[in-house]
Amino acid sequence: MLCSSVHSKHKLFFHSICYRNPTSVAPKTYNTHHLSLREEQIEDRIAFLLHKCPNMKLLRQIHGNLLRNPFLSSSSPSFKFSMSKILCFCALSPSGDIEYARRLFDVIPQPNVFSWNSMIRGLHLFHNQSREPISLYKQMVLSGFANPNSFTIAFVLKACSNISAIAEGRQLHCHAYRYGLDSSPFVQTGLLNFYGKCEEIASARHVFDEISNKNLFAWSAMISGYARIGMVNEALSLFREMQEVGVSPDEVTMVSVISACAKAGALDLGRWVHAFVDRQGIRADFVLSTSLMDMYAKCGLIGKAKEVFDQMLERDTMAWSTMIVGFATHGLVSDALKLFSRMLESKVEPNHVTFLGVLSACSHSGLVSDGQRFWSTMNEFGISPLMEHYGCMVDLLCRAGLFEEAYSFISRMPVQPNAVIWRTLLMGCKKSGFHDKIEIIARNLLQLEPLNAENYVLLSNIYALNSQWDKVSYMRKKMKDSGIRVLPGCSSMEINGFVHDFIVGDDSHPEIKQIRVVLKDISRRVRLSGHLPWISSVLHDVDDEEKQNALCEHSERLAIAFGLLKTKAPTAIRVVKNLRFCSDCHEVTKIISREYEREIIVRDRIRFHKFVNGSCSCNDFW
DNA sequence: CTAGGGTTAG
Repeated sequence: MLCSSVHSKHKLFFHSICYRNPTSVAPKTYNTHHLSLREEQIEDRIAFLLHKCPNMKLLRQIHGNLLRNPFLSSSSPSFKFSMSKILCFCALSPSGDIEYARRLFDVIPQPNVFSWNSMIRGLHLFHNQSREPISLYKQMVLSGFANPNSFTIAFVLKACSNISAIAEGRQLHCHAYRYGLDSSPFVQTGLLNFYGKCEEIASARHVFDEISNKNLFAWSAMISGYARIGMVNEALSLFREMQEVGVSPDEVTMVSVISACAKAGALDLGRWVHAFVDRQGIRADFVLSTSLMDMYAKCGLIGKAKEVFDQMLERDTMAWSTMIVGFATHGLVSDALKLFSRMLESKVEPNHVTFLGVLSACSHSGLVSDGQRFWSTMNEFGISPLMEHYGCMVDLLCRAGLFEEAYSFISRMPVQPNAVIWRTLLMGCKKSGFHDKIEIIARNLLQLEPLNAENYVLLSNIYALNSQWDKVSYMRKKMKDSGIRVLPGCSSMEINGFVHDFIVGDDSHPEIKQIRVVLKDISRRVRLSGHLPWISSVLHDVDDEEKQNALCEHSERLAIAFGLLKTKAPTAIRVVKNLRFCSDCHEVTKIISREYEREIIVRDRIRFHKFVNGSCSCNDFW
């Protein structure tokens, strides 16, 4: 009884599809040919057809023929086999149809694990930012007919990673134990990757430590988890450990290791890793080459990045974009723009990141009209501007001192500006002196981001510049009352394969005593050179002497002092900072480069600053 | 039917 009603449900379903897609009615030849197939021939025939020429049109025909086949009962194994094959194709093939799969799935009375899995994975493949795979999994568990297996858990975990569904992922972790699947390597990697993507590094490490036979995938996933959140030392020591236990890294592992070096600005390590890749004969594909370029660019060796780029035999959009963005952060606008023209000549489609590179290159160099020209060509490439592109344009105009234009640009934006845009505009105010729009901008900014300390610091600095002391103290009070803490400045520097972190005012570094001696020497020589500290860079409510001390303990100063202590000329001192360069430190660093005859390269949150003999590559335009 | 990787405003 049940079977025949299911069969008729199938038939109804098929007719509704035919009705919706009249072109899909099977041609006569297929009909007659297939209607005569006997049950024992069906499975081979289906497998053959799906292997030979899979497309939805053919699939609908096969499906229809199966339903009309008088020799085939819907309860027969062949019928079920064929249906699951069809479901599999619709749900998983790029030329499939997930909606068709869903309706097919809905009429299967008691889908087996295989069908649930196909459907879950299919939903993820077709809608990779949706919760649908997770809801279907819940349905599966509730239905109680089929227990999830290692495939199921792995597929759902992947869906959770993509949308950072932390609670659901944790629950899956429990389910893995409940169903005894926690020892499956696929489940383990799935969990590792899930926790890594959600930046729950302690949980990831816990899973990792529990794995008794760690394979290449487990090592790679753990390294990538550390690399993602910038825990370079951990990523690199894991990379060493993995080799010690005899697991050979492949190109995927190397990409994570390289991107960890890129994040940390760890040039020596990055170079070593590059040599390792060459030595081991690891294949440099698009992704590996791009990560190498990015690493060199982020470590300050833009020429070396270009070398890797030139050696690539073929380049995709990301490779071109990475190189263009690299030139942009180094302030090499003409190189960036030339490369962009070459990219277009090579018929590689630019994407929104490419344009971010092009626009930010223009803005770093004050090329207003070029920037505007590129901005207007974006839609010719079918790229509609994102908030980031609007941000670039506001920055372009502000840096060039065109504050009014920037303000009117914002008022013409079709979307509401975000906090970054208002803050960029505010920094434009700071540069061009007091402006009657400050109050409006401040209100918009603080409404969008009332808890970001950076905003209060910026505003109070602007008010201080204009000697509006009542407003300065109001900003400080507001911050204090809301309990908002400033994100501490942090600078890092690599010495002998270890990345040292310095946090503003932090004295936990083991060599802090020697560092302070160097800092004192710096202060003395800087003072002798006639530099007066610009004390409004310091927010704290303290007297001038303390303000000067506070400036001297900015994280970049600690790192530079450490560099002077640990390295000798002509080695360049390379520092990576998490915030923007403080103006006073920028001046002081110029003086250090002259007085100590050292090349100092600082990557701040925005771009590179290369200090040589008293001047900086940014030409103070930042 | 399974897993790990690249560019992104200020």
